[in-house]
Amino acid sequence: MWVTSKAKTKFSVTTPIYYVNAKPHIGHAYTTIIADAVCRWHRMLGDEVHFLTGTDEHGLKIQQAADANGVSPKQFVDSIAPQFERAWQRLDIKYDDFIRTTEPRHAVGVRKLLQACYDAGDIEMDTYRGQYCIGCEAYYVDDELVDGKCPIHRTPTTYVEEENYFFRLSRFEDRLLKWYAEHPDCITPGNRLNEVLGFIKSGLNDFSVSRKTLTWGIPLPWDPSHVAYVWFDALANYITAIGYGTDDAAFAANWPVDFHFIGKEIIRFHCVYWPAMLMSAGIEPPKGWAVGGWLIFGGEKMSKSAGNVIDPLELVDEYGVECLRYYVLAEIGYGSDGNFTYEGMVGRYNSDLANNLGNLTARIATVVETKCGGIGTAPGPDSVLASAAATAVAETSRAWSNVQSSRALEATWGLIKAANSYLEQNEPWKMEPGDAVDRVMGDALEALRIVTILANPALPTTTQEIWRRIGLSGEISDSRIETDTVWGQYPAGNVVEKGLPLFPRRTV
RNA sequence: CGCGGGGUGGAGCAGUCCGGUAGCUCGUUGGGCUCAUAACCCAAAGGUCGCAGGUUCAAAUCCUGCCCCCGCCA
Repeated sequence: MWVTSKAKTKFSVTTPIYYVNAKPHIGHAYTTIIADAVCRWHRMLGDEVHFLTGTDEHGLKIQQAADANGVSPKQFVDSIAPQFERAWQRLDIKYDDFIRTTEPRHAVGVRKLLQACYDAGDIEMDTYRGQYCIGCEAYYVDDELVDGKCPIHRTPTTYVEEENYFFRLSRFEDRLLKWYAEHPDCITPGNRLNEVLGFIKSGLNDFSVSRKTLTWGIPLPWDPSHVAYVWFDALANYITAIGYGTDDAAFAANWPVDFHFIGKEIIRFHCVYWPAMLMSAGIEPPKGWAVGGWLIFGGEKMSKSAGNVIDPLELVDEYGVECLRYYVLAEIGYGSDGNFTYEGMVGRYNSDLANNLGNLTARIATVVETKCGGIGTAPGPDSVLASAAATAVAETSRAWSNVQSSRALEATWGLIKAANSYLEQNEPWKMEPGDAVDRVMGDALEALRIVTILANPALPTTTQEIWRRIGLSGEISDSRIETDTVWGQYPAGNVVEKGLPLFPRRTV
């Protein structure tokens, strides 16, 4: 079922780096939670995991926001960036590195990347003439304007004639198509590949990589009068964080990443611009991208302008971190848009966490207490639950490896349901203490042990608590899927503790 | 004819690539249990798989046309 090898498999993922012009919102949280859960799963596979996230801190909007607040850009970003780190701590995000684009290591790597592309002849000076929207930080051709105004902000644009450096993306069409033809499975879910190929085939335009009017950024190595514009600054974080430009050995050891986790709105930049930039610099493209959908709220994408932004930390305060983690992981098929509703979240919580996982834990503990003297008993070797467990392990594994969190949790919950059903059929609470009841409860405890391992990536804290209550020691996250989910390992003789309800039922 | 995604029982989804008795969760109804967080278990009702054609022994699944929704700016 698993490929076993002596050497540790490396597994590395990234999230987008988040722009620090506002505090973390639930969209950021969603992407970061699923990346975290996938990483936790891979750690339990025994992989050597590297999970990178961070913040994007340059650009005009930051400079403007700093000005508006009467502070320097650096002071401004220093006040916002820590909010992201704190948010991820509260959401139990276990990242290995957090990069800020204002760090020296980043600037070094960005300049190296720019220089490499420049030396390759793929960055050239050109003159841009056209309409510019300050809000978008983007140029528009006349066709794109609506009534002469920015199609997004509906504000007047400014005519600009500016010398910029351009990346010759147009030269990479064939190379990109060839690369994608050789890597047909690199985008998850697979149907997103069509979108990327369609975009490439429609013809690629060169894009501007510098700004002369901006000072809050990284100066170009060959022309310090320009600073790097967003793509060569932000996207580069994925390599500068792991040593590009500062630690060649570390970079060689950790690149390419397995997955860039991204939202569907930035697929073009990540799947077209980014691999072309890397190719130009002589760097291998990433192994894959995991493209997520959006959390929709009341039928609309959450956005600041729509005024429907949900603060993930407020949800954590109100409902608990595991309620939020479980909800987004279980409810949304990765790649699709998901509708966020409070009713849906509380419904998931009550049915899956309170009624199933929490209640199963409670009823097992009670029966062990009354029928087994509060001491855990050993499972039988041929329980019907053993095959249910094997199925759950196999299906959960397959789903996590495909970044299908909702399917993974559904498969794991299948074992919980099997355990509940098993208890009904055997009615250990009606039995006299003895071998028969010991066997039934041993089976139930063993099923619960395996469930906690499988559910750990989604529910790191509660699964650890269940682990402890059923008398197991150590960190559950140190378990290994391959060996520790094999049926029959729950040891007899440990004290089983009932404790308070793990997930008290809630109303909206 | 710009590109792409989607339309499956009351709700949310899987299945569509590689055609073969329509599956899951929630909800509803009936029964059981009373160990458990009024939780749990069993069973039932409920779908002409957007519409219309076509291919086939057989189509949610392949082909053609049409309708509707959504995205292609972080």
